[in-house]
Amino acid sequence: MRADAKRNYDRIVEVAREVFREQGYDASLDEVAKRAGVGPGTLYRHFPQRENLLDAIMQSWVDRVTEAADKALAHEGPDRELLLDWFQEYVALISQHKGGPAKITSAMGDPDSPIITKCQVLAEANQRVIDRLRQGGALREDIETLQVCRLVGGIATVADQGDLDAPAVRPMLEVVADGLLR
Amino acid sequence: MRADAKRNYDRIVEVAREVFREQGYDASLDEVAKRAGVGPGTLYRHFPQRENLLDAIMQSWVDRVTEAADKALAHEGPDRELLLDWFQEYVALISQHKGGPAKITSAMGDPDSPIITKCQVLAEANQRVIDRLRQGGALREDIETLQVCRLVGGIATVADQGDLDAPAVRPMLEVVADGLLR
DNA sequence: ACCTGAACACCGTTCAAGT
DNA sequence: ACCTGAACACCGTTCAAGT
Repeated sequence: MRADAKRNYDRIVEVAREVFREQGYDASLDEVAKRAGVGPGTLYRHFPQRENLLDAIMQSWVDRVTEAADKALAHEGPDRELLLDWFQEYVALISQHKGGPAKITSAMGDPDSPIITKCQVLAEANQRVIDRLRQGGALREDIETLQVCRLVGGIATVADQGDLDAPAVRPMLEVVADGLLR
Repeated sequence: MRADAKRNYDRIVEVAREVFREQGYDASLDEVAKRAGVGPGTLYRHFPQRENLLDAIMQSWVDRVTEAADKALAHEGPDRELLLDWFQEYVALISQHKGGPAKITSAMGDPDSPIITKCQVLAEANQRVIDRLRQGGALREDIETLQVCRLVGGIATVADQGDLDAPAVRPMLEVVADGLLR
C-alpha cells in the first residue's frame, strides 16, 4: 500500500470510530469522508461496503473480548454469578456503539458478513465460558452456543433500541441465565 | 373528513399494507404514494410520521392479538406448554412484517410512540397470560410483564434480522420460558 | 379543505479526469 | 496506483400554487 493510501486509510478509520461513537453505526459515510478530508470515492475504494469499515474499527475490540472472557472465567463463585457476569460483559461489548447489538448479532449467523471474523472471536469467547459450565454439568444440554449469543444479543438489541440502562437489562439476563442453568 | 380525502386515506393505507408486506416496515414512502396515485404531500398530510401510517395499518391487527391470547388461555395442559404456545403466537404476531419486531418492541416502552395504543393491546394480552400463570404460582415474581415482552420481542427481533425460521426460534423461547417458570 | 408536484436536502455510489 | 469531486439515483420532507 502506498504511503498516502495508508495515511488516508488510517485517518478514515480513526474518524469513523469517532463518528460512530457519536452517531451510531448508521452514521453518514459522507460525514466520515468529509471529516477525514478525503473524497467519497477514496472511502469507497478502501471500504466497498459499510461493514468493511466496521470491521476495521473492531480491530482493537477483539482483544477486549478475549480479556473479558478471561476475566469471567477467573471468577470464583457460583455458576450463576459467573454466567451473569459474562452476560453483562457480553452486552457491554456489543453495545459500544448504537446499532452495534443488531449488526453484530445478525452477522453472527452470516458466513458472508465482512465482520464475521470479529464475530467468531466473540462466539469463541462465549464458547469458552459455556464449555466451562457444561463441564461442571451446570448447563442444559439441548442448546447451542450460537443460540446463547442470539439470546443475549437480542436482549442487548432491545436495550439499545429502547435506550435501557444496565439495571433494566439485568433481570432479563437473569431469566436467560436461569433458563440455561439446571 | 371530505369524501376525496377519505378515499385517499383509505387507498394509502391499503397500498401501504401491500408495500410493507413486500418490503418491510422500512419501505419507501415515495413508493407508497406513487402506487396509491397521490402526491407525496398528501401522504404526509394524513401521516406526518411514518409510524402514524404503521398505526393505521395495525388497526385490524389488534383483533388478532386478543384472539391469540384467548386461544392461548383456553389451552388445557401444562403451564410450560401454555406459555410456549403464547410466546410462539407473540413472535408470529409481531413478525408479520420485516422490521416489525424491532419497531413494536422499542415502541413498547415509549409513551410518545404513535403506535403506543396498539402496543398496549399487545401488552395487555401478554399480561392476561402472565397473570393466569402467576395465579397458579407457576411464575417467578421478580419480573415485570414489560420485561417479558422485551425478552420475547428481542428473540423475534434477532430472528427477523437474521432470517431465522420457527424451529430455530423455538429453543430460545424454551430457555426464556424455563427461566420464567419455577 | 384538500391535493399536486416542484423543490430542497441528504446520502449512497459510481466514474471520468487527474496526479 | 491512488485520489478527487462532479454526477446520478433515491428518498424524506416542505410548501407555493392550484381546485
